[in-house]
Amino acid sequence: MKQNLFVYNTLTRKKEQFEPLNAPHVGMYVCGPTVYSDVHLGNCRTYISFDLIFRYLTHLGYKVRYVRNVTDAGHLEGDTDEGEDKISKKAKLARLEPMEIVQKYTVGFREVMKIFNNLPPSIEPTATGHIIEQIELVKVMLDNGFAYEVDGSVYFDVEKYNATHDYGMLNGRNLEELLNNTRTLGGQQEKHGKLDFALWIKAKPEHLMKWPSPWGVGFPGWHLECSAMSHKYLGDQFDIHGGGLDLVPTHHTNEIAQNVACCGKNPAKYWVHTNMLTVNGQKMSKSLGNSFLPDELFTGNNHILNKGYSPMMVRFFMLQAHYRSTLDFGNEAMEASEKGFKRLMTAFGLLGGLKASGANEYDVAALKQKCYEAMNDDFNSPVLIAELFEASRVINSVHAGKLKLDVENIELLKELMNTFVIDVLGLKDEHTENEELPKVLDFIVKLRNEAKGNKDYATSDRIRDGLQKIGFQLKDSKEGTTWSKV
RNA sequence: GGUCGGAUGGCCGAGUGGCUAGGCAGAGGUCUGCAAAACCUUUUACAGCGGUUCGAAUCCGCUUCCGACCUCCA
Repeated sequence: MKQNLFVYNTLTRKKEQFEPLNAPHVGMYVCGPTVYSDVHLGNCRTYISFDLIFRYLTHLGYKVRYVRNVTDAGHLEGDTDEGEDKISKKAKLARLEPMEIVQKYTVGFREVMKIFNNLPPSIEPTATGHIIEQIELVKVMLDNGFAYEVDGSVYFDVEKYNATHDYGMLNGRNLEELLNNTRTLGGQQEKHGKLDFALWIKAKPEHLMKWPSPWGVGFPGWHLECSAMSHKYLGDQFDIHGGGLDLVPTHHTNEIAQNVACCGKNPAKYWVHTNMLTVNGQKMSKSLGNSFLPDELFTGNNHILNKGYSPMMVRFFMLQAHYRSTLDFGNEAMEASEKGFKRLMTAFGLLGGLKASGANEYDVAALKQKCYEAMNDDFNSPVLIAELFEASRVINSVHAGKLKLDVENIELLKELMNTFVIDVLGLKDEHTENEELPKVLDFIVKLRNEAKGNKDYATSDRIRDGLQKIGFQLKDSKEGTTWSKV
């Protein structure tokens, strides 16, 4: 399906028409999690955003290879050689093998992704599985003269690189600005320039995760794995490179420099960045202590939360904001969103029972077109959702007999809802009743209607109120009584 | 301090020059034995000040406030 898709590119700070390098194939690389602790909700937002993008591109018919790495090699805590590897530190404290830590949080991360109904990426490469590739890249950078070795460590020479390339192309800053604003940190004696960053770091004897290299035993620098793995699986140049907005100034800037230094090419055509999830206006992050874990959200077991929210509801809440806007987390907003989500899914559930009529009073095709226009405008899920609420209104009206749709339009409406609610937004109905439950409820409803028929309202209300308490709501209408889970 | 981004009605959140965003909440109505749900109608906006324009939430300038990055961070 040919669509006029526009994508905001951080490189140009503009929305650009999406034209894959090798259509119908699309290569997308997204910076994944560092698996030294539980993934928090802010991280989840980024992966839900890219899942939306992955799903939409796939829906449009592109053959997407979606690569999302798992950073399991551990990064330094500070910009110093004294910094301790995060994974090693945790391992020592817990007296576990580093890879045990990695395994635990990798498994946890994948579980959370599944709970949020994120599709698995095509490839999830690990940093430790690509040490050789990373070493190879360092060799190339040394050969090309953009890197230098000092006592078993290798650094990238930013000023030399910038003499022939634009180091600040992604964050829009020139080198002078960057040099003037870099704080003086300890442990930089080995570096030739203030902005130089490590490609390979000499390991101290107590360091747990380390590998042999041409420069001695050490471990890869913080930005190298993404260059190595994106290059290995997607080539010199691919279509989309994504990640959180906070990766722009350092991680992605350095990544571009590495790839250019190796292959002479900016690795990605479109750089896509998702904005932060905030709590009371502040970025959610581990270090600020305002982050919370998915499980706390589901159970409501957190001092910020009034109650728990279901995973699909949270996903819906996040998709109600555009991925490039900050999204502030709050109970009131969540509760409002929850009601909206139920409204949407209730309408979705009515689709199967809609009765076609000879006449047709609504142009579903036009609404469908609006849905595509929303998504084509830089994956504007909030506008798409607004259109889906319009679709819900249509469904409810037809259900109530107040609006007529012919067979063709009803089919179109079903297709529209299935496409956008299920396939593109990745939402699903969470009701998990067993097979007998509907039968039991139908039987109770039948008993109640008998009481109602006898004008025994005391009994019929008792049944209705009782079911309400258990969590089932009865709705009377001319066509009969329906029930739904609250 | 430097760079970048933001400020929309009670809450959240779209929208980049004229055309209803949407959800939740509030008000009125239809339906109903009563409810609920649904449907219809409806109130409350574009941080402040100036400028450009026939016309600005939208463009420009200034002010105030907030945030992000500059140090690992999605």
